[in-house]
Amino acid sequence: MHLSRAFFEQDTVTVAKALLGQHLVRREPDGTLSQGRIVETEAYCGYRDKACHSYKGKSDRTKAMFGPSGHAYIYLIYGMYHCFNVTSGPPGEPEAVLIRALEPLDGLPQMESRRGMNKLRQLCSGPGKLCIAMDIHKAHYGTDLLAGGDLYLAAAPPPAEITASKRINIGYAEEAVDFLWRFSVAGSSFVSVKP
DNA sequence: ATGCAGATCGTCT
DNA sequence: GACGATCTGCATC
Repeated sequence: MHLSRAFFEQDTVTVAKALLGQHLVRREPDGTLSQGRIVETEAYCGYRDKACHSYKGKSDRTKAMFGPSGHAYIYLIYGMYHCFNVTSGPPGEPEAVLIRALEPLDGLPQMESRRGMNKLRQLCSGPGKLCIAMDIHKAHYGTDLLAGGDLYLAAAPPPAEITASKRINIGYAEEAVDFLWRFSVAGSSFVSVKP
């Protein structure tokens, strides 16, 4: 079961909440699957959000957010880590949801190997960590996450309760630092930072 | 448990 | 030329 394009064309805050509980799946060249349950997200809302990379307009780096929803927006942060986002919002709105943490479900040996450790709760507890664990990188830039390729999203039951909090490390974003646009599965021990 | 320095480079001014 | 939507290891309490 996969998610519909209309799902991602909803308001980005709605999508950020609705992605909690859904599964992110990585199919390796040899057919092996790594999979995790999304437990933490952040909404980045384009022209109304000073923390959003697209706030100042389109560029080579941010062009994915200006394209159709339900595709991968990936960027390099601090010169060494990647962050994975899902483009979202109505057509024409350059918005996205940052996937911040996963609860590992399948492919544990591969995740542990790529992360160089075997502590379950820390394998995917951060945007940079989950990209390493799932082997997500620039080659996935712009990938259609509904196409059933080597990186896709699969429908799963939503969590019983959602917690909202302030987004992490956007201190430069003036009034936007206070927006409650970070969402997590209530009580999950797999989040990056306790809300 | 909390805090801080260092790593490292593409993107934008 | 400056700066991150980060992570890790080491220091200190």
